[in-house]
Amino acid sequence: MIVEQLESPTAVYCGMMKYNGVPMDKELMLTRQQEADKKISDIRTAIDSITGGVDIGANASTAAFKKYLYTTLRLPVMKMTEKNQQAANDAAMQMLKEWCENNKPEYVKLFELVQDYRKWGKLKSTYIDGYLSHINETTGCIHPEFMPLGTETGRFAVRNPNLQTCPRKTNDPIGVRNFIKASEGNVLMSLDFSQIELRVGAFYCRDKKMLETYRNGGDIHAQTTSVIYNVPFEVAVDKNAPDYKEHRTIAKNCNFGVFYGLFPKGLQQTLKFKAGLDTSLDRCREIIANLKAGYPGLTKWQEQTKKRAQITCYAETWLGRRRYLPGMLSDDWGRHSFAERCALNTPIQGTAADILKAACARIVAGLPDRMWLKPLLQIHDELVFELPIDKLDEAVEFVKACMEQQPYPEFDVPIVAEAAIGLRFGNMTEWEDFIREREQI
DNA sequence: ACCCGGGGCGCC
DNA sequence: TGGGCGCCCCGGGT
Repeated sequence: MIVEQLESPTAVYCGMMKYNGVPMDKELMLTRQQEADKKISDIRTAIDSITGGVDIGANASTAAFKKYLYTTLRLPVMKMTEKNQQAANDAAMQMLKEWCENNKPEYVKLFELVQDYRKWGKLKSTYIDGYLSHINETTGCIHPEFMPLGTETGRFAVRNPNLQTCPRKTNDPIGVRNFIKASEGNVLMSLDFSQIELRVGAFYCRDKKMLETYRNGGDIHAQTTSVIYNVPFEVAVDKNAPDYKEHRTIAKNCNFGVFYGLFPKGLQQTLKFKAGLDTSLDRCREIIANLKAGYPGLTKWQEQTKKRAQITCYAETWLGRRRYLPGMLSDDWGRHSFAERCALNTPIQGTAADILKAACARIVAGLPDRMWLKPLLQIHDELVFELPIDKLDEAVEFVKACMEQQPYPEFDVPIVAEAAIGLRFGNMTEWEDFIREREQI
């Protein structure tokens, strides 16, 4: 198969999603809107009582607020933005908070409030007000625009609104995903590729340990734990082992970053601000070194891939989707390094996207016989549908088969798609649990 | 009434 | 100094 053969059926699939629309619970949204308004105004009052009423705008990103921090309060600038301005993002707030704990404890509360203020502001402006403004009055649905060739790598892009960035439970006190509610008599069904990018990575780099792990239906995060901490696999999967949780968190973060040229400093930052783990730079260096040594195939593939891109000046997915990388010719270290990371990332992210497009093509082919199955969303490694409750078993079987089919003859890593069912997108149950519950009734 | 870049942040 | 997006706000411009 060549990549061009995927595009036409995928475009059809996009049209279906836009036409069907995502059913929204407008009443719930209006309730949450009021709650958010109150929350935001409370936080703002608390902030004003500390700052004396500095203009912080809708998300504490005004010039006046920065001036207040760095000029009025004379706080140290701990972080710069990409364009070399004084940063005031969440990481900066956290560092300022820690600094104030030792130096100006009366301002610690301010940074906690600002972090909260931003979260609620984002929820309201993007996910409540934003989504509300996109509800079609006739259908009661949101009809986002899906662009099958909207990215450099072959992934979809989505806009008006971008429903691919719907907040997850862990980062959402109000349940935005619950705004999406199946219409009367229907359910939502979501099928999710399990670790598709890592599997594609294993396919590319041919690393023995990685391939073996997936072929045995194994736990790649445990395998990585075993590799970076140099402990037997049995210890890595032992939930009672010391530091099990911390080791697994670090292993996960390594797995997500490692194929794309993760640097020790990047790993350190990710662990600090995303996982709340303080890890020294040396420790991160050591972890990455262990990872490279433990997955020798991975390291070799990275070197070969960079070398090839240096000659061809493009990166390519397995089915031949190409991304040109003029940065490979640049003398500028930053530009060249960026092009190298693209050369590592594109085959993996792009091939994973191609695999999902191949699944979309098979689904499109089967839809005329299943007019009750309505595609609603694509979220990179996940497909969401709406369907009548009594068609559930048939639907899971059909879509799962479409997704798990071998994408092209050379692909020799198992592909797993996991199903989840629910009346609301924020409250989905894994298919196995759903069956168990149903049998008990 | 727009446009635009920068910063910031949501998701995979 | 992992990659891929789009949306919101701000501040400056036409």
